[in-house]
Amino acid sequence: MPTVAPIRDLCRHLGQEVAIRGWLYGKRSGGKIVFLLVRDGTGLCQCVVEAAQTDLFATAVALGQESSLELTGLARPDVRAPGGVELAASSLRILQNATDYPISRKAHGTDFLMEHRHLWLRSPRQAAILRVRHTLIRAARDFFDANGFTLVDTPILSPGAAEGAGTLFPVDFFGAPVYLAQTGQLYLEAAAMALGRVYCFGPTFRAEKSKTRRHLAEFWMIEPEIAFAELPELMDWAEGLVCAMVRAALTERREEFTLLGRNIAALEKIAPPFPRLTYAQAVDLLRDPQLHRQLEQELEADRVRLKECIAELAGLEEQHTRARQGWQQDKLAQQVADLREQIRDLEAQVAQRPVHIEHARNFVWGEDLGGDDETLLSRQFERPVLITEYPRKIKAFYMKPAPGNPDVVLNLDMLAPEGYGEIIGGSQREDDLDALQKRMADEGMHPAPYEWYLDLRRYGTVPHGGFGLGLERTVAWICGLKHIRETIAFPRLMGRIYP
RNA sequence: UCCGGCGUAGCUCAAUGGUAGAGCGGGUGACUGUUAAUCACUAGGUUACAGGUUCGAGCCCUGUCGCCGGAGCCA
Repeated sequence: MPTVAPIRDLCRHLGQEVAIRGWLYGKRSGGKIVFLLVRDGTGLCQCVVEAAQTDLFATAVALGQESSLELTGLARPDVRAPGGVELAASSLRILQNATDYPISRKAHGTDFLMEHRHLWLRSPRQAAILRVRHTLIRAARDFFDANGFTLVDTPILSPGAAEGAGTLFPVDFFGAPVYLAQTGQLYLEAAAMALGRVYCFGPTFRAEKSKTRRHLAEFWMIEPEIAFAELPELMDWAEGLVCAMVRAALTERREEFTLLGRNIAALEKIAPPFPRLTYAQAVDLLRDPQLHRQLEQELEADRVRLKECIAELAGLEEQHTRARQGWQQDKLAQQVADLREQIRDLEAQVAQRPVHIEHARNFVWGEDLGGDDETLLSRQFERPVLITEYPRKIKAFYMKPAPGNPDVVLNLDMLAPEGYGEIIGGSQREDDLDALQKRMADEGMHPAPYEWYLDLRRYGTVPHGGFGLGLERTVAWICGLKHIRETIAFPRLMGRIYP
């Protein structure tokens, strides 16, 4: 019985008889030869069967895409094989001959792929994203582990809202109305008073009716909470965490980035120190005429690019109608579709940009930074940018006002570069009992459900704070994805719960 | 919730208001080293649904449903 080898390790078995177990990814055949492309989750292997192997050949030719099988043969180097190693098959055990697999190795629309998400995961691109995600999670856990953090799991069912209740999913809890948690933060604060440095990592739920490429109804958040930490230290932790995650992905997931077409050079620039701005500085930047001039130039550049794209599209469409061979036609059709999407995006940008510029020009202190403002700001830097000290009025009750300027709070947001938006939000917490009670009263909050939270300020209160990192947005940014739905195996989006 | 776009074969898309088409995938056959193989033949349709305008509607109008991404909100 030959040993079963993962395809990734086949190069260590050259000249040996080995078995591989997997699924038929693709098949090509000549008259007297058939190539089976087998995937097993570790890699892709070309297996060769020749017509002289009568029975084996007949079986191999009849296999459908995604058939499950165990193939035994001689591992040998061959420059013509993808990966440089192929298997000269000697025996084949079919677990199931699958027929009519719905996802072909051709272009598909997003709706169709989302409807078949359970199968879409098998495609190389989706599997690569899941591997990057895995590495990022592991890197984050290693980072906390190496820095003396304790993992504390916080409850998913929560009695009320830390922020607006309109954004929470209601659940019936033995007849009582409770909600799916949108953060573990308040509980983490309690844990931090017990353990010093803690973090939680789990699913979190937002009932916001957001249908955009940046939003999920259910997403995973990594939240550290640190006793005795004040705002500058929190920024260091946020910066350190993100750098550790990027670094791990760069060392372990080169192949995946190549497959995804990710610009690795942009990722290699992610190193400390990240630019740090206060909200007030960000507002000044938004209102800076120099920024507006730069944006106008970018707008011009986009207009030029748009024209180029439209010209290119005309050429491609011409080629498409003239294409003789089927696969060329298909490929060109795909290119045309991609280009059209690019043109749509560009047109939207060109149309929106003057509005953004006007909005930025007229930005008034006290407004929240909108998605467009964030995009403008993050585009100014090649690294993630930290923005701190937002107006108190637009932020949550638990955030501590800045000493000497009670109009702003000691919060931090991190914006990812390349227009990916906010990946981290956090703050130093209000640790003074009286101040917290007053703020809660101002917000019209009932203190009773929060007595336990107030206790943390009654018994040995210390300065502390933390933040939440949105895993999926981070994965999207690091993988260079257009849409957050590809960053999680089974995305929960507004209006979609299947599969 | 609001704004915009889309809905044609299993998939990706064509089709001035005038006979619903192509490529891929499926099926059959040919081909001994393919790289999304290629070539020939072939089956495949209530044009999302319901009304309306018209001699005639996939196309125009109204409504419904579904999907997409943007705003608000947020990670």
